[in-house]
Amino acid sequence: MKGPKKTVSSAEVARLAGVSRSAVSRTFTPGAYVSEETRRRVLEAAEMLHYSPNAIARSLSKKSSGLVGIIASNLDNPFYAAMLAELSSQLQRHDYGILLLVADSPKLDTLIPKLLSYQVDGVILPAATLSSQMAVILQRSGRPVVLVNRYLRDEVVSSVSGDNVGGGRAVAELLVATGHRRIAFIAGQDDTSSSRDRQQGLAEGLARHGIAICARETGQFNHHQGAIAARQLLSRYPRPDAIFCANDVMAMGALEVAKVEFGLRVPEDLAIVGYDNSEQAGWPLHQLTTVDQHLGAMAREAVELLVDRLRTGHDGIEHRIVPATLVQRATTRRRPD
Amino acid sequence: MKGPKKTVSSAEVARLAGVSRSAVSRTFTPGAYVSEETRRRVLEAAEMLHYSPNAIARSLSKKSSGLVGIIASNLDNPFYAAMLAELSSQLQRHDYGILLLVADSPKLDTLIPKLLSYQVDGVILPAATLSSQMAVILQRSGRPVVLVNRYLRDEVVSSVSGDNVGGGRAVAELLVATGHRRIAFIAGQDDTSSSRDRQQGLAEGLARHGIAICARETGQFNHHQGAIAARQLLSRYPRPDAIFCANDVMAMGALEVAKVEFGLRVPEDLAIVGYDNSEQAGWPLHQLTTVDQHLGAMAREAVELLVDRLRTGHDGIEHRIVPATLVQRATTRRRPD
DNA sequence: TTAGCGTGTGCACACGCGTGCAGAGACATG
DNA sequence: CATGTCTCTGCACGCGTGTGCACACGCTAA
Repeated sequence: MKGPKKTVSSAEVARLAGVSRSAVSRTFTPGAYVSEETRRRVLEAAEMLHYSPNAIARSLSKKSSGLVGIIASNLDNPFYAAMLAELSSQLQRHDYGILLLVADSPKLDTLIPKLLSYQVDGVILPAATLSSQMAVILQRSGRPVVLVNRYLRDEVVSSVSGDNVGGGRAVAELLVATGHRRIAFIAGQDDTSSSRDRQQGLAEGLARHGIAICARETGQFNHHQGAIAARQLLSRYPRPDAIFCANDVMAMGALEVAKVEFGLRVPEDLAIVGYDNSEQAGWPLHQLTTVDQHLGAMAREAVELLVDRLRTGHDGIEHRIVPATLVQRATTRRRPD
Repeated sequence: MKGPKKTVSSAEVARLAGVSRSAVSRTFTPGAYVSEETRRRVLEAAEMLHYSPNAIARSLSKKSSGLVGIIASNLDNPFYAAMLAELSSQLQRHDYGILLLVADSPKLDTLIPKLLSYQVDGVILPAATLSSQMAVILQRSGRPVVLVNRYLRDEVVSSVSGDNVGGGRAVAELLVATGHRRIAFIAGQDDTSSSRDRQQGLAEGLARHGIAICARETGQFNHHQGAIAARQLLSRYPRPDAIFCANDVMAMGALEVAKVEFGLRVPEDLAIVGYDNSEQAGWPLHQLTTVDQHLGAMAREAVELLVDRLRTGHDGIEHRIVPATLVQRATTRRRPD
């Protein structure tokens, strides 16, 4: 019970079982040539010694670690926390291990090489903003990379995203159909494709009815900045009669500001729409109308995309888009039939 | 640009630099004997070939992977999502890599051995409920383990937790001081030490004033079940005039039920207190009175505890307790002076 | 009997790296 | 010059595994 237990190797198992080390190795390698008798003796010896194969050594030998790197960020946003959980679960289902990097620190650029040094077989980046230098390094490593909920202008790396343009368009349709004309937008960060695309979708949808976005602020995808943006928007004259926020967290901030500070009735005086359909959005106190990105599907597609490339070894950039669904709740007026 | 780039090894760098492989190794090993001249040539050659040391091979050779396993769960709870982020950040600061396991799947028991097979140097478990069988396996592996926000009856593994008893007691004092007498409790899961201790603290604090907990329900630490529990409690007669919930998520569920379904004024008709001081608790719409566990401090202590054992190799069970702080907001009455 | 075949098995090398050890120089000291 | 010290370098082995290859063995067919 004291000291770091001496690690038991396949050699010792082999000795105890009276076979060669190869036999042990083959016993633990699915689909290898071992007689039933040998396998039995090996397993017995292994159990006795509490042997379990050393994945590090295996990785070295097979030149494949069975590890996938995930570069997570924005974990304070429930959407990305859930995304991480979902990605992990999917990867575990495919028997991959996960090397995690949390990228809120600005040291990201020194951390990615470290990730690669562990010979991860592939990398998934949900929502990370990737410096072009790191993109080059990842590219050069020759390992498949999948971006989730982001993409890069130069189509150099695969991605899975929600249909942000379509989602924005659906919001536009809903707002127009329920009688709104002065529609404002609260963006996330300007350099993210998701925020840009949602805005574009909104603009397109409105344009179809000859309407333009009446005002726009930036909320950095977080609650506090979202509230500030809403405060700005609601102080204008004429006041917007609807606000579309690039995510739920900001929408809840806007909702609070509208109710608490401006005493507005929602949706009578002001409609508010979010994006993500996070769990909180459905809570009775919010009842936020929002857009469901089908996070589970996105995670599944991302992992599938990656695993496919890992198994077949084929490389090829691919961009998948997961449809989005409008979820009507209590922060928008009822649609007339 | 095609195919998995051939991995470049230290031998090739050595050849290009005209030195031995040892020199290359030493150049990348802090505190090793290399002349300035050799180091320069090696670094130059390395840069030219885009060489970076293979951490897997290093791990095998050094018999230490530089990896720490984190077994996460309940990522849908903002508190644990933040905890994961904080733990990661702390570990990264200490230059450890993170092998992540998300344990919401019931397959946890098959996953832990896999984690160990990657030769993690240590393991951190926030909030995981550990089967006794896995506890044995972890124990046998001889690797340091730290439980966060949980502990085991048999003091066989180190832990860091918040002062749940103290927190519960503080809540009791507040509620009594603000005139409440019929105080109910919504528990998390019965088999978690954190929920039990918070309840115990509450009971102790109330007992000091000759009061007992008037009712109790279980909310599984999640929003939905929390709301159901609140519904039960508020349907009783006489109705409780205060509810203490074992975490914020359940408290928000209770808050909703109280306001929306029962039309109660908070805090006039009913006081509600949560636990965790999650970000959402502070949002204007909730303004939830709660207990701050000082998550950052907990993460720091946990990592420090682990890293200390990793560096010094000394083993020894230790239990640390991080003080909790009551955060008064709008869901409880103002304290009289 | 001999040749041929199919099934298991063990040998030996490879994977990429760290490091103890011995030894080569350079230099100072006696 | 002889000896010692100090700084660096390369050799060679070990870390624990996977696997190509040769080969042993038992059996069948000619």
